[in-house]
Amino acid sequence: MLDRLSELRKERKWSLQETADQLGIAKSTYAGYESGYREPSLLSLTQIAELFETTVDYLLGRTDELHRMQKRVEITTVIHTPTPSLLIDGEPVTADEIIDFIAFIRSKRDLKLEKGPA
Amino acid sequence: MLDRLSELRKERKWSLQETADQLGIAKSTYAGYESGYREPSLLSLTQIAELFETTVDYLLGRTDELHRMQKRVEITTVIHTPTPSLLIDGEPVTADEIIDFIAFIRSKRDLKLEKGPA
DNA sequence: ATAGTTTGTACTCGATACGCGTACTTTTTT
DNA sequence: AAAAAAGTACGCGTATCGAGTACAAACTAT
Repeated sequence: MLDRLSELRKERKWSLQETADQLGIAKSTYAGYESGYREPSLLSLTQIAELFETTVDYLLGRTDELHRMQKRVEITTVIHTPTPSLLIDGEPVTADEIIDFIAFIRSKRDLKLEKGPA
Repeated sequence: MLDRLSELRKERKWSLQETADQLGIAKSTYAGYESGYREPSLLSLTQIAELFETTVDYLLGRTDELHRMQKRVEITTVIHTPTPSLLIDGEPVTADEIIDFIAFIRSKRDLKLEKGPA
């Protein structure tokens, strides 16, 4: 039911202990969630989604959308999503294109600063 | 925790019994969820979201978005969202910047096409 | 190499609370 | 007014949650 937990944790290079500590629960408890041996309470589940900055629906495998687009999201976190979430003319924006974009925006913003605000 | 259940059910003019029947659980069980007396299992929770055609995150009050978010979103739809959803270096990406970005990517893609694939 | 630490896995145990049936009150229908 | 349905409340058996502990495997460091 929560098969994606392990993947999310490993992406962040966290140990079971570290993760459990951040959630304020016992290591064995969190390990139980990852292994499918136990299910968290709805409160815990919510906190887990919070910790991994994703949705409960993603944790439950109900969507492939990693991020909540309603929330503000730093663009770098979108770069390596498994399923591309941004399209231009129907074509997914690639990681490289996003990186280019960031550089592009940064240089533009720098120019603005040089000219001085207002 | 599941305060929206009652509202969703009443919108549909379903009784507790009808709803429970559709979920294959006892009336008292489902009533327990609505009153906050009990929490459903993750499986039940998923089935409830399914029944009401919404997301688990909505049921949990984690989002105000009633419907499932689209898997992929055309970037133009992000331009004029009331709350800017993309950040670079913590600063919201403005509509103008996104427009620039689209032009930027289009020209890059055109170049690639001219050179021909492979 | 080996002792010490950390990580992941497996198990027990007490306490929580899940899910059902049922009984009761309130509301609606005939 | 009687009957049916809807909503609410409670007791009970049992599943399972969560912590604690124990142990093997992997990693660090002396």
